[in-house]
Amino acid sequence: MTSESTAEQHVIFTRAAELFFVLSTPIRLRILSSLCAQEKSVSQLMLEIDTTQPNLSQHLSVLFKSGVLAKRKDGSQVIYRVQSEKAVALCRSVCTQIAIEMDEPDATRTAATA
Amino acid sequence: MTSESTAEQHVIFTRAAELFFVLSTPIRLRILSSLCAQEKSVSQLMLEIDTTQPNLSQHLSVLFKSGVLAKRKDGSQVIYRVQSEKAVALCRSVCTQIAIEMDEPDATRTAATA
DNA sequence: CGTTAATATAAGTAGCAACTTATATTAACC
DNA sequence: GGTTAATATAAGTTGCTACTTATATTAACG
Repeated sequence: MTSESTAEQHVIFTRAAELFFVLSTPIRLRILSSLCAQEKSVSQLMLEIDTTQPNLSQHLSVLFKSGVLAKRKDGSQVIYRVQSEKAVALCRSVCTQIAIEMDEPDATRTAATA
Repeated sequence: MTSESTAEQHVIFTRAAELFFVLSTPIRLRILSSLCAQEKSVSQLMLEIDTTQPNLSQHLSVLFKSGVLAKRKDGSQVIYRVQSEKAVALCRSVCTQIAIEMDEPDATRTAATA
């Protein structure tokens, strides 16, 4: 977030936007949150994430292609795990902040006096 | 990013996803970056952001409604400014990280040895 | 007041993203 | 090897998002 305007900046903003986009759906945040605790197979994730198997696979694919998740094969299963701890840290800080704001009784007053 | 699964978590993930969505386009990141330096009117922004006036206004509206930007009227002009320093910090850290990774000659090796 | 400037909103279009249903792939198991 | 389980991909649909063009609103200025 510097204020200079260069060609490199254009690339950086594009890449940053891509990462933000990957994190811009609740279901993908839920997947990421679940995999924070431990790596899991697709069928294990199916027990927690309320959607169809193909839809889950598609979201996992998005997270994998962006580098947020990694995967390995174990027999007929595919085990996904967190690859980008930075993305996790990002989500964690945002979610923590939102939780704090939700606990505040009057958010508007707080914003006005901040 | 805790691993518990509650109704509150659902709300948190939804809100977090909304914020990430707002930041998920390069043009909105450019606007935010420009306003980091100083508050600006729509026409001032038009000089830097390469798009049409209505499109700029629409993006400003998205950023305003999500609480990332604030605005005030000054005569016939509307001056926008950063409202959520947290959102700025978020973008800044992501962009800084991306810039660092772009400077690394071999990102794959770095990822493998990290 | 009529005109111009600054900004917002409306309306229309194209492309994409999320989801569903159906099918393909790959591995385990009998 | 045929069948079942686990996962991925394909294909189709729907809705939303970004953009454009056109128009409305509001303020300055003569």
